[in-house]
Amino acid sequence: MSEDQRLTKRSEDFSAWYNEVVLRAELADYSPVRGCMVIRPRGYAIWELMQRALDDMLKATGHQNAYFPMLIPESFLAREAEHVEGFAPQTAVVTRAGGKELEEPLVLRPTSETIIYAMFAKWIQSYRDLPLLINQWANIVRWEKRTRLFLRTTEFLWQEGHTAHINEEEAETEARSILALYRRFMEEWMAMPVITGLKTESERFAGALRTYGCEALMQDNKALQAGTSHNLGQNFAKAFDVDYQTAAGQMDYVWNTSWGVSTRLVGALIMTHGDDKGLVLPPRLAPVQVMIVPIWKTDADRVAVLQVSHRVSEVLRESGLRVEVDDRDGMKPGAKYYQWELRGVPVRLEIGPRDVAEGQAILARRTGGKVPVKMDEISEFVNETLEMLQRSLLDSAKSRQAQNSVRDVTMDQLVELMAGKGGFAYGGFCGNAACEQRIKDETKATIRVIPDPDFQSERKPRKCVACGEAATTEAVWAKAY
RNA sequence: CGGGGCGUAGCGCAGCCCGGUAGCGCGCCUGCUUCGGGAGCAGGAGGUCGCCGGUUCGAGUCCGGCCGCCCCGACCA
Repeated sequence: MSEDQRLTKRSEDFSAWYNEVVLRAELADYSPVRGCMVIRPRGYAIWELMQRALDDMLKATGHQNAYFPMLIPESFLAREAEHVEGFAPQTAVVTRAGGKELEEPLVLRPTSETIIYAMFAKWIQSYRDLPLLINQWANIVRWEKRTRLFLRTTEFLWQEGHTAHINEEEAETEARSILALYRRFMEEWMAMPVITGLKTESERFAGALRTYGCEALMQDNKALQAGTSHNLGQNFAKAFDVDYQTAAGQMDYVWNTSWGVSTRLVGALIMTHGDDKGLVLPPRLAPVQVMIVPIWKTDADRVAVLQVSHRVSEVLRESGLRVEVDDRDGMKPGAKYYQWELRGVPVRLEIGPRDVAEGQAILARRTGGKVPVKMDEISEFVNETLEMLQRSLLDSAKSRQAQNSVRDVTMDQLVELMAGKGGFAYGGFCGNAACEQRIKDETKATIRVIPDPDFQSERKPRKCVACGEAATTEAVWAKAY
C-alpha cells in the first residue's frame, strides 16, 4: 500500500518524477485543451509569492505596472521583420469574432513589444518623458509543439517589462540591472543559483540587439533558462516611430529594453530542490511555512492538543509566518507527515499529549531531522530554522551546480560529458556560429551564455573548443530545456 | 513533425492472445475501534471499457478507421 504511494525516484526517471510531483502535490493539472495547464491553488500560491517579491523589487527600482490588451493586430507583428519571423510560427490568430470574419486578424500576444511600443509612440514626445519604465503581469500564448507542465505550456503567465531610454548606455544599464535583479530574486527567494551572461546570436530574441539570460542547472543536469533581458536597441522604436525631441531640439528614436520571467520559475523551483519524497519549497516562497500536526489518542488528549496547537499557530502567525494546523480527523499523523512532505512544507511541528505535558513541540525539517523545542522559545526557534533552511537550500544548490560544472573543456570532454551526466561545461569559443552549430550537432548542447565576470573561470580558455583557433571569449555549454 | 508507449471506476492496473453476467489495489461514503511515520474490521457508492464503423446470436476482447494523452528526438520563455 505504501509502495503505491511512493513517487518515481528522480534517478529512475526524472521526467516521470517531475510530472508526479506537479500532479500529486496538486500544483497543476492538465486542461481539456492540449498543451494548456490549470494552475491549482497550491501552485498558484507559489506564483503569487513570486509575483509579490518581484513586483516589490520592480517598483522599488522605479517601474510602474500597466496592462496592455491580449489581442494584437496581425500587422503589428509584421512591422519588425526579424520579430515576425521569430514569432509567426508560434502565434494563435483570431480570424472570426462576433459571428463574422474580422477585417484584420488578431494575434493572441506571444509577447507584447509591438502593442506596447505602438502606445509608447503616442506617449513619448520629449526627452523629459524618458525614461519610461513599464511592467505588466499578463498571460501569453505561444503554440508550442511540445509542452510540459510549468516549463513550456501553450498559455503561460509572466511579467514583461518594457522600457524606453534616451540612449544606448541607459538602455544597456537597464537591461543589465534587470538581469542582476532577476539573479538576486532567484538566489534570495528561490534559493536557486544561476549563471548570467550574454546569449549568442542564435539564441538572441527576435528583434533584439543583445539578449541576456539567467541559466539554472536542474537536478537532471539540464539547464533551464529562468529569465531573459533584452537590449532592443532602436529596432522597435524605428518600426513603431517611437521618437522624441532631444534637449538640443533634434528628433531621435528611443532605445528600448524588454525582459521577463514566467510561471516556468515554478518548474525551476521544483527541479532545483525537490527530492524523492516530493516538493521542497524554500521558506520564503512556501505558501505554508509551518504545518502543525496534532496527535491524540483520547478525546481529552484531543481537546488539549488542539488547544495548544492553535495557540502555537497564533503565536507563530503573530511573528509573521504562514502557519496551518492539520486537525483533520480520521487520518493518522504519519499519513499527514507524508502528505505535507510531498507538498513541500518546510517545517512541521508535531504536538502530542507528551509534548503538551512537557511544554514542547517536535520540530521536523523538510530536509531531514527532528528536534524538540520548548514552547517559550518556539517562535524564535522556528523563525531561525526557516532562515537556516532558506540558506541551506541555496548552499546545497550552489554546491550541486559547482560539482556539475567543468572548466576549460576540450571537444572530446564535451562530447563525453554531454553523452553522459551533463552539466555546465565552460570552454573557449571563437565566436563563430559554425563552431557553435557543430558542437550542437555533435553533443546536443548549446551555448547557454557567454558568462558575466562573476562566473568566468579564473584561467581564461585560450582556444575554441570546436576549431582550436584563438578563443575570443569563454562560453558555457549545456543541454537545455 | 518523426520514433516509442498508453487509453477499462477519481488514481494505478489486470482482463484482450483463446468473444459468453467487468475485476483487483488505493482513494471515496457510513459505522465502530484506532491515532507519536502511510490504521483495522464491517457495510456501501462509483463504469456508455477513448470515439465511429464492421464481423458475430453475442465484442472490453477480433477487424478497419479516427481521436486523445504521455515519453524520447527536431523547434522554443
